[in-house]
Amino acid sequence: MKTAATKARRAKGDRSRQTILEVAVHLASVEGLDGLTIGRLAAETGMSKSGLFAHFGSKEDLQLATVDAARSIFIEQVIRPAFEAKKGLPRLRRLCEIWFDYAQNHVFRGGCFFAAASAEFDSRPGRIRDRIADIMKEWLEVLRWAIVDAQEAGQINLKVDAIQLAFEINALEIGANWALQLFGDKQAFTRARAAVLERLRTCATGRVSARASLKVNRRRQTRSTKQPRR
Amino acid sequence: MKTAATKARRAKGDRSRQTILEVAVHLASVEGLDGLTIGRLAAETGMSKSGLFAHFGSKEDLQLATVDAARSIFIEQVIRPAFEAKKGLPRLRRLCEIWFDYAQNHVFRGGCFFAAASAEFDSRPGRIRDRIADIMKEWLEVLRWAIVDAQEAGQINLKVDAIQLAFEINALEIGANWALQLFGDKQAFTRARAAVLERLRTCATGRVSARASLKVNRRRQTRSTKQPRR
DNA sequence: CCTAAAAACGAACGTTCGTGCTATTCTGCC
DNA sequence: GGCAGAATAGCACGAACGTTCGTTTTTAGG
Repeated sequence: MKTAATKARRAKGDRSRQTILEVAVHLASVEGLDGLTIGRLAAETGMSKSGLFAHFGSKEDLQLATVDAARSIFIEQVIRPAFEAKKGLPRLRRLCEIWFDYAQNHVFRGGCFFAAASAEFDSRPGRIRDRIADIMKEWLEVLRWAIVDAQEAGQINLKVDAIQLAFEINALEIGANWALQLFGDKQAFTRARAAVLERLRTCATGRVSARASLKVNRRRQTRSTKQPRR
Repeated sequence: MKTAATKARRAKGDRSRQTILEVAVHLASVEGLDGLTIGRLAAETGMSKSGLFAHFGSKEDLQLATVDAARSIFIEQVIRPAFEAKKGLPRLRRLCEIWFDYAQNHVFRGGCFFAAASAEFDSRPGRIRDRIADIMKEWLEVLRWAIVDAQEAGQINLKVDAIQLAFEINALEIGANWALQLFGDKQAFTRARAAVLERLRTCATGRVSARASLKVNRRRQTRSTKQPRR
């Protein structure tokens, strides 16, 4: 009946919800998913607490929706552009490059959303923690598949343990994000990029040139709001 | 006058303070430094809120004291035993080994205290964040000096950038802690240990045997309270 | 043993949090 | 253009937070 119409003309509520979540995601990346307070979020969006609250029904559901919204942004900003590259080593390299761009250019104001969220919830069992863990597993799987593809294409040595390599790449990424957030150390990204490149060299079958995919992500900055550098 | 006496016979207040901080450190490693609530801490120690509060004067001071207490434990459990090893490569290796033991055996209930704390406060300027950042810099410096010593002893190639290597080691450690806390993935530690070992092999001048310092830290478990495995 | 100081307590304050109601305003379809 | 239903606002609640204050208990030196 009205399902088609409802889907076509997006109700106002859906638009509000989306607006709220956009703000929520950035707020949460700075203050944490718990520091993300309904009152604060209402003030930031110009809504009333109760009006905003009605969209979600509970704080936990708001947090869950925020995590999912962050996931969508991550997919849009990192996964999708990286998947434009050819399967195998090129895609793996671009996944890394774009991830570093993503973390360094503050796609989320407080650095990598999921690095922050997983640290916050890693000792608190529940739906939120599970969702975050699932998303991180997705990411590790994306890395792993890129590696396996590269192996099948003969670009990476078959002896390499894909899970091991994915773990190491992810650790360097998280380490870089950690150093940037805690110290404001931008060099950490240079170091992490170099470490990943070097690591790929040790297990690649052919040459791995240094600057192969750097020019790629020169589309617009992802956020319009200029960040005045902390 | 009474200074000597006061110093010798430790007043009861100091003992209480220490007891409180011991509990606080473990609570904070699980719930976060903000989740560390005065009421909860009072309940856990069997004190009254106000009685406990008087020891610190403000929540921020309690948090700072907790961070310092965690630092002392870290020094006692990681730095000091590692410094029993010979300067240079042996000490560097033992620093890594013992760190992995420290994180894996839950010296703090919620995994590495400082990994959790730095993620929590990295976007919140203030005294606490500064203190945590200083402590992490201390740790990176300890690693760096161990590397430099190893270079001066001719055990590590002089071309190696000590800061870079320290960064990579730290990233792998944090990555392992992250995977253990979020997924309960114990294998992550095997992977991180292997990665560190392999990384050391690439820059060492001589052989780097696999099991050199594993038998070392077979002193008692550091916490008496058995952790039922999450 | 006595006593001054130190330590711990109990109750309360002012805020802020998440959440539940009820009323009001707005939207989009006939 | 009116009307059902969705969206939002207003208000109040109970709980938990950090903090204060006056009182009571405990401690340790003379």
